[in-house]
Amino acid sequence: MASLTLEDVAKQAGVSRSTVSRVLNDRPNVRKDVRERVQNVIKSTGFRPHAAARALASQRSWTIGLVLPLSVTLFFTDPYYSHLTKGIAQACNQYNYTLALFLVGTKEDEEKIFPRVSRKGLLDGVIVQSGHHGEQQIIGHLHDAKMPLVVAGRPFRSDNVSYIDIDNINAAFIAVTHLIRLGNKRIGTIAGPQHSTVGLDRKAGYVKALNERGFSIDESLIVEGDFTESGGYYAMKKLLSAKPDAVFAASDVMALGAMRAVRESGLSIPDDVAFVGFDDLPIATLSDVQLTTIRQPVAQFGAKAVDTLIDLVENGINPPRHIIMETELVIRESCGAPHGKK
Amino acid sequence: MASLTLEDVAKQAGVSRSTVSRVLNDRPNVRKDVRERVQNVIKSTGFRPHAAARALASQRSWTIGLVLPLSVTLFFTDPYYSHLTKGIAQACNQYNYTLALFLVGTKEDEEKIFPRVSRKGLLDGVIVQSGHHGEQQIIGHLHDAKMPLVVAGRPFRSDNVSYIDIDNINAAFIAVTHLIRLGNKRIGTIAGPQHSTVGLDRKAGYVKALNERGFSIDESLIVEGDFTESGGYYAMKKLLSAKPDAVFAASDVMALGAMRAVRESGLSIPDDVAFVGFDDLPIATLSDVQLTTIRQPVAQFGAKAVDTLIDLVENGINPPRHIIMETELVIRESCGAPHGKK
DNA sequence: ACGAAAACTGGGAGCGCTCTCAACGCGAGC
DNA sequence: GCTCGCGTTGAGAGCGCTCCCAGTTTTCGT
Repeated sequence: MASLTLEDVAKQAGVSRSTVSRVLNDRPNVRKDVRERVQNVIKSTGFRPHAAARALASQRSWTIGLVLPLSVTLFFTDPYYSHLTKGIAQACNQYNYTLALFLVGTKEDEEKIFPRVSRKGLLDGVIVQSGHHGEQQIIGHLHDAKMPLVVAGRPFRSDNVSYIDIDNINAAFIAVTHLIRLGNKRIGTIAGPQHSTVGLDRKAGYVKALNERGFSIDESLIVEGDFTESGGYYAMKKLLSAKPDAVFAASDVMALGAMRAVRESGLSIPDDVAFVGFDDLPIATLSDVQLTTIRQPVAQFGAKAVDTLIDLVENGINPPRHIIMETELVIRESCGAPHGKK
Repeated sequence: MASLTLEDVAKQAGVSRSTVSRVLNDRPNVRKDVRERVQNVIKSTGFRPHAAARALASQRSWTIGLVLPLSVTLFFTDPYYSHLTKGIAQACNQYNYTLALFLVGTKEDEEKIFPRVSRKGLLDGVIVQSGHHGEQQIIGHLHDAKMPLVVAGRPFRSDNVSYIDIDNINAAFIAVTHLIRLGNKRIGTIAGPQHSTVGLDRKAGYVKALNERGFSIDESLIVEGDFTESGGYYAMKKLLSAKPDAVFAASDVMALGAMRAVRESGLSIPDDVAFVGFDDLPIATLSDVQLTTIRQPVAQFGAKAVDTLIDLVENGINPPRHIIMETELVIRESCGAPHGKK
């Protein structure tokens, strides 16, 4: 298979390389009949340009990278990542970009991955999930290399960097305010890790809601989880001794774990303890008591990240784009609001 | 950034392009002191060869593709895929390969993805997850394009194709035999989709175990699920009317759904209905009643797939490799065996 | 019908590597 | 001391595409 080249196609169509290239890339200035003739040859031969050759000549690889943390358990237990990945993958597909996946687990992974993502000729741009340990470092790398970059989730140092996020503070505020309105007096929270902006912001929203309604902040009602199911479970065990009548969990997965702990202790949901989660992943509806939660548009979020990245690739990385997406409170059973079908 | 090239490095080190290339690729026939001199320049300049240029010249992209089905819900709900992906990604990283991810959802996705994976100059090889709808077609494509290919999970037509799998029949056989030994008389199964070899094989193992122990096959005790939690749930609702005293579910996720249905109906696990699942994903231990299940080595499975693929890339695709990995019965609470801590 | 402008087409020069091959020492063997 | 052979090095020719530019054809106004 002396693999077909542009040249061969050109010969068959009786035109030059350049013309075939123009047809291939949908460029103007090709006579209609010539274009069609070339297209026919392309179709009949099944010709597809050599990706590496094109990348070398055009200095565009049509590939974007996705860097995801894999902090031991997170990638497994939190379906959030699957959903995000799916949204990004589908968007890439739509734009005919290839998606390169980089899962960063160990320190050694980092060492191998970091140089690779900034390597010339491999990636046109990169999406980095914020909130993991080496975040700062990789963002710096990428920035130095002038590699177009979109961070999914606001990073710690967000100047000069494009990111896409939801308004975590406000969303959490709404969730907690909802619990207050329902008459709960001792509202606890299972917060996310406080080394991530998500964790910080959602807790800030919780605090803000309580303050605004004149509640004082009781530190014993705040427990930090790690976004895993068992993290939620153990956090709730701790929280239980503070006797909360409602809990705002910073993720659905943690909410599920927490609800398991509550059930085990013999209390009922939502009567004894009301719950609001965060994410609205499909699992939110699978539990015995369906979860009231904040819906964030995970798939669109991914698509928008790709959109933005491609924009950066094509139009330069300045000025940095900051995009905030909308969220929504979805009321189900676990909060005890009249809406619940129970 | 007039991006550094091989030529520049060569000049700085006072040698030729060729010599730098040799050093870069760890090839022999370079004098020790020269090699060191070049390595120093490489290190101090931070030079990294242009990926596309290298791919074009060497006809090797150092990238492999992973094609995953995304049949609506599956990729979300079944953590199996996350684990597999993780195993594959880490193996790629180890070998300094880049992983390109292709998530196939809709028919349109297929149309965009199928030509892309067989495209010259993009991928050195491909791993395809078996069991999805367009499986046959893409395997055919790839085979015609002589693209090195490893199928994860035995495909329907397995001649001429390398694949890696576990012995599903035997594993299911062991699971069901375990339930028989525990004294259960009416053992049902929630089978996987019968259009996939996994679904078929695990059911075959179930049938084989019953036959071997002199049980007759009661069709009302066999219900087909779709590997989702809710699929398991509804399958169990159906199965309940056949009054099984034990159930072998073809996946952990389905087992979880089924157990939810059993609990809802007021029966207890394992006393009224015993359970054995399949996969041994972390979720197996998260339920109130920990799941007895078949452990399959998902991460190693992925690593082995990458291993095999690279072997095919380097040593030719013939003869096709067929690799079967070991599984293990993990006894926990849900089967009611004395081992359970309940 | 004629010239200028616009539209189209082809050739050539890369893009930054790898790889073959010829040339060049240099020590060993006779 | 001379040749042979081996390890080492560099030059050159691509890999298959894009893109610029110059040349050619077509179009259009007058």
